[in-house]
Amino acid sequence: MGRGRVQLKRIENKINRQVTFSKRRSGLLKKAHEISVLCDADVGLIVFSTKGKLFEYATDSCMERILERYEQYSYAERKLTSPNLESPGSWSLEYAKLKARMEVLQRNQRHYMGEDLDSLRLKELQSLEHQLDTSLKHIRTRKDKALQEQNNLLAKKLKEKEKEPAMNQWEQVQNHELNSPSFGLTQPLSSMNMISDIYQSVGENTSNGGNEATPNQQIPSSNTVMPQWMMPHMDN
Amino acid sequence: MGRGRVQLKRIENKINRQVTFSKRRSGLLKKAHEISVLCDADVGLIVFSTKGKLFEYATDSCMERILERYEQYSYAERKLTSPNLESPGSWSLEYAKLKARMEVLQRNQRHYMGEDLDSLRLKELQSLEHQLDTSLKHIRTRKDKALQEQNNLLAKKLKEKEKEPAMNQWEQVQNHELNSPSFGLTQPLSSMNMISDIYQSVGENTSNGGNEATPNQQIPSSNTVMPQWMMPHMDN
DNA sequence: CCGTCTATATATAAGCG
DNA sequence: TCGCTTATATATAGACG
Repeated sequence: MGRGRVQLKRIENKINRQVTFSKRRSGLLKKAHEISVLCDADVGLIVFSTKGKLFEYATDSCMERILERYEQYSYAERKLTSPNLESPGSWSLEYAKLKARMEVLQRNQRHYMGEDLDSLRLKELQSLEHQLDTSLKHIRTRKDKALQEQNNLLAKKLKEKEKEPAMNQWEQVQNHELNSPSFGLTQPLSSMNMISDIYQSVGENTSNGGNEATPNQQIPSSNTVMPQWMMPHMDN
Repeated sequence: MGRGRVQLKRIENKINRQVTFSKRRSGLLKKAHEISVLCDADVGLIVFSTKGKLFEYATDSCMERILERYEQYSYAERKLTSPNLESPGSWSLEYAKLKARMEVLQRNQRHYMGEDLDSLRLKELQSLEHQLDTSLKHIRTRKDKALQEQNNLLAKKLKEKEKEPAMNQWEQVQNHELNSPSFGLTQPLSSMNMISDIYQSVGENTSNGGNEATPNQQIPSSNTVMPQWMMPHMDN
């Protein structure tokens, strides 16, 4: 953008690189802010210059919120760094980090339990609602499946029992042991009424455009060319 | 950029907002990638759509590394939180305990997100379902309350604005000015918020200001209209 | 939702003080 | 480094399939 075209490769001239960095950085921050406002998106942007200086932008000036939210997605799966390092100083740092993440998780958990909601903003409440709604669907589906299996199993047992009513209990057990997974755990028929619950969740919003399969978009690294998925089109 | 100028305010039309989001998002990711390559910078970009979907870009596809680095900046500031235990051996013990609790929490979190359900038994599923159902009720109640409050606030603001239509743009902004709760790292990002957006309209479209109210305010850095956060940085 | 096209608005590479 | 100007390269709003 400017007098000359530019190759997507590291700018060798140190001066130019610094100048370009400065200009593009502000452009990037500006655009981050714009999309945040225009599209009501939550944005977090972190930039380290070559020299290691930090620049950042975050919607509502609160990077913490963004990062917490981000970690929810990767369910804070970030590697629990093994502290097998000997450097004594690193222990307190590692401990502090872990503790901080712990607190984040605890807070999240309270939120998932519908507690401590006053600390959340509207957007976060909506997001939480949506998340739980989705979770609940998964859970009900899973429960449905579990119940169905058990249902079938019990029906089968009942059927066989009717065939040979003369058998005593011990014999029956022995006969069925091959088929029953984990004998002691089978639930009585009473739990079957739960099935109806599954069908109660009818009018819930499922607003996803069928594209929800990917939880996040992974960017492949590339030192020269723009990944194609990122390029709308490269004609003109 | 395009057929018409655009005001820096939330796009009300849902369709347009979504389309713009999609376009700008790829633009933003592209630029993040470009500055990363051209200027040899480390970039981490996180974007949540209104609906809560996550998009991200990270130099070398490793957000983790970026966040790690970011946190070093943060935690360097508040390392004081750690327990003041002196015995060297106790550190590893404390760390292990914390880690164990952490893992429990992580597993719970996954369950709350409707993941990893295979490890749950029927009773646990039912319990989880019940818990989430209850949570959802609380959350929806809280959300409704928040919405109501916001409505009231906006109505009040609108009313006040109608009372004093004489003020010019800057005076209004300055009147609303508060100290931004600068997040306290290298860059004291002043915040920018919805309210200021109302006044940023260049004087064309006077569409309704269906906007949210956030306490912090944009700080005019000079006689330019450029927000402070994007002003050139004076560094070494 | 995704891709295309076109007119315009913006971003920015270079050059200069 | 810093600002400012200018010529161009890009990004993208709006419309359509």
